[in-house]
Amino acid sequence: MDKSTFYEDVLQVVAQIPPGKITTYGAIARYLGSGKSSRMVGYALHTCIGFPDKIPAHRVVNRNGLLTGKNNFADGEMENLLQKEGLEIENNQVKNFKTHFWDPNIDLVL
DNA sequence: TACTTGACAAAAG
DNA sequence: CCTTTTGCCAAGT
Repeated sequence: MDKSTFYEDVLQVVAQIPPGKITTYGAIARYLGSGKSSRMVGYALHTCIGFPDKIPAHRVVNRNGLLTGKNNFADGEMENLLQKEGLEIENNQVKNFKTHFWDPNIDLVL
């Protein structure tokens, strides 16, 4: 689709995140060619809330592996989903975050 | 219609 | 090592 804006692309990428994996806002932003638009990534997900069936935003965390947006999800849903996918969460942070990290730049080809 | 806020990141001090 | 500043753009007030 032409006219795809940054946040539209973000949703597309997030929707392609494989289960059991997580990525960061910066990785997505970089994949789209704007490493400084990381804020828009989170904002895109914020607007995308309401249809999580297409946008597994729980698989997107900040650079520290911290569940920054967990407050925006249902209470404890984010951690629950991540744990369900085989990830380990502690103190609102993904353990072995680097191990389960998925970079769109690697799996996808721009 | 204009200003402020916001799921972040990376660089500089 | 930790704190502060800048970039980005859309949506809410």
